[in-house]
Amino acid sequence: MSTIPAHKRIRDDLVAQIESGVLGGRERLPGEVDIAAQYGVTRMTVRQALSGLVNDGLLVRRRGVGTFIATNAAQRRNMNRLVGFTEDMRAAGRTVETRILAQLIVPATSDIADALELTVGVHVTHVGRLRIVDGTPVIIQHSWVPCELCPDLWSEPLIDDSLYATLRDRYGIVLRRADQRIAADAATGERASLFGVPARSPLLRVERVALDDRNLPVEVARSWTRPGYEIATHIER
Amino acid sequence: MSTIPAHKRIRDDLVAQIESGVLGGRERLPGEVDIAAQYGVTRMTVRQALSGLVNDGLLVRRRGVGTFIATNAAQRRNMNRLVGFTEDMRAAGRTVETRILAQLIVPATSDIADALELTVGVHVTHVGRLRIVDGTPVIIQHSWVPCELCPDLWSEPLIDDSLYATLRDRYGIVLRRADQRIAADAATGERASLFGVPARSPLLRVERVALDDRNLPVEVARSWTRPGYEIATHIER
DNA sequence: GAGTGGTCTAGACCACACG
DNA sequence: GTGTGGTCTAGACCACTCT
Repeated sequence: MSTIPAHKRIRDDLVAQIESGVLGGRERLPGEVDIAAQYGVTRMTVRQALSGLVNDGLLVRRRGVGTFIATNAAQRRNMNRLVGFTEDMRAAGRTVETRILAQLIVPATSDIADALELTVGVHVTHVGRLRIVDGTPVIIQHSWVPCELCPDLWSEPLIDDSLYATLRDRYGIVLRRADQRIAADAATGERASLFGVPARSPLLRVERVALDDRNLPVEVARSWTRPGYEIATHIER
Repeated sequence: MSTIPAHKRIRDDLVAQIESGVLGGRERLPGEVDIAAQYGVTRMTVRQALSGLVNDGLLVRRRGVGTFIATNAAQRRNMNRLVGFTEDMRAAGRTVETRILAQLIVPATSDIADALELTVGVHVTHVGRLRIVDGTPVIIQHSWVPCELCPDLWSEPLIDDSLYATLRDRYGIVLRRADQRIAADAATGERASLFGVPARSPLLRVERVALDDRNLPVEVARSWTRPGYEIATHIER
């Protein structure tokens, strides 16, 4: 039985209240001393909890005034958080269908091996998916994960169509950090036809390396997003 | 006379050492207690400094092991930091030329007014620039700033071609946060010819609202980046 | 066992915004 | 002046990694 740190509990409570709409708009939170009293902790612990949310763009602090829910905080859920596509869309109330494009073991190419800190040719599981939101194909996702970490990933269906849920629930792997590179690509014929858009349409390409809590690289992902869809980010300080 | 907080000094020292190459690779930092002793502060203060850098993706912490410089930390300088294009490129040793496309006062359109929390038609200064790095046109940047904040911006040359340097040094405005939306666009004829690429080439479009330290919106920016260039981001937790 | 980072306490003083 | 967040101290105990 592991104990959940107090600051994490406070943070999760606030996120839940923001996502459920209990807190919204530009509402003011109680002062840090009040929250501290409410949870029976020190102000420093409260600040630790709030800082994470400020960093994610969910809260805004103003010295001498107070701490406020950021405008559109509920819609910014995904901004700087490492959340799988499924969880994110479902939380937003969307219907997500998934078409599996690939699910098999392949030898790591040099770029994949490089990102995962493996040697070329080591076995990795390749999962390719087309995600369809409310009937519209929105994103093509290809992921590569070392077979060593998830031996049966290639042969068993994903839990809830979600790779991240599968890694977490079946293999105990929790992702903590990711580095991403974002660029614009012209749609190849194949990708254009998956999306049902003209060839050479502009697509967002995201390449991601995700690491677990021991900073071991777990997943390399490469995705293309349908024209018209956006990525939101938040920069603090 | 303003005093610089200790954690900021520690952070800036480390950033300088990383950027100058004194610290690099996956080098280990001294332990938190050692750094604390070195600066004559508490461990909590050191942790405050380090946390910011971990969040920016420059450092990696491993419990029971130590704190390390992230791989490619020097190249990730810009990842999650609110830095102007000029500063960023110059720090990377690139030559930046700037062609001014527009510098004038215009009435705020509804989308600009919305983002800046003004009423439609209020005067804003529009600055449009084409940035040329090592001879290649790389980014088209359009910014809108309320005239109230910077009355002479339209008529005076920018300091060092940098809008952010001008806002800081001439008007005392320091940017603290930004929300960005990233998408892929097909190049219009005009933008294609500025870049010297075929029409309908895929471009990265970034729309940004930047806020100052009092959380007042200062700048709306809309930029397009030449095909082949990327944006890097880091997600923590 | 020794050393590291993760969490937390119980205070303190300061800078700032607002009435 | 009052209340807010910003910074900081001087400890403490814990979980984890490595040897």
